[in-house]
Amino acid sequence: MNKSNSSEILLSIYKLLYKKFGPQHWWPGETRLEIIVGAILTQNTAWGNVEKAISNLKKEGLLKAGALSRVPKKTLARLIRPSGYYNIKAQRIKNFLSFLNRDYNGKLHKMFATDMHKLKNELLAVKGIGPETADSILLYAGGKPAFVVDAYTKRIFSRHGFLKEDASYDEAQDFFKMNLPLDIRLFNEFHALIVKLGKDLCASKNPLCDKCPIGRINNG
DNA sequence: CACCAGGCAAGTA
DNA sequence: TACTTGCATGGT
Repeated sequence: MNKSNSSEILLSIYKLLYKKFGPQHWWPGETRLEIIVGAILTQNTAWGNVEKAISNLKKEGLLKAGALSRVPKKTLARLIRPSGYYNIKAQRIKNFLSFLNRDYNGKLHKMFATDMHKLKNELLAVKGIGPETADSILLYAGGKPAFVVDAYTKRIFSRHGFLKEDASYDEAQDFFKMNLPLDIRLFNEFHALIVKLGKDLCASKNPLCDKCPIGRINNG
């Protein structure tokens, strides 16, 4: 499939999802730090569980870089318990704050002033931040044009023949980058709509859902 | 009861 | 490089 065809189809899919589901208002968080913490907490975890953890942190006044840097890891782990993997995630949040404090004097606005690709490599060097979490931070906390790929994205777009089943993160991301305009709003909404579609209709054991709106476009 | 959820790192060969 | 395993709660 050539680029212009893929580009037209991708945009058609986006428009259809937007018409069907409407704006998703991502990221569901009020501050950049809350978005970053949420991005770590939601790793392989249902968002509802993350909300409970975030709520606990808010109650304790811990969604500030200074407070979060000082709270004992053990206390942090107890508060984020509902989100699962709480020991490892507490360490990951601590790792991010150590990086922020060490390289940017604890200032998110300084961190996000860095070139996007340079910053992505820096984030990937933080233990516990992988490609999806890094891109989520860049796009949803930083407003940078990073297209986020997640398990739903690979599942849905490989089932419809756009990606190999075993496509790597970068291969999947390249497909979207090559076939979409570099538009932050579009990247934001498209990823959110893919997750919405995945939650509503594309359970992992639902190989080809006859209700999938993408099927109508891709198969005529 | 089994399976899944907006991943990632570390170990093995 | 390509697999495998541990991490863990809460909903369906």
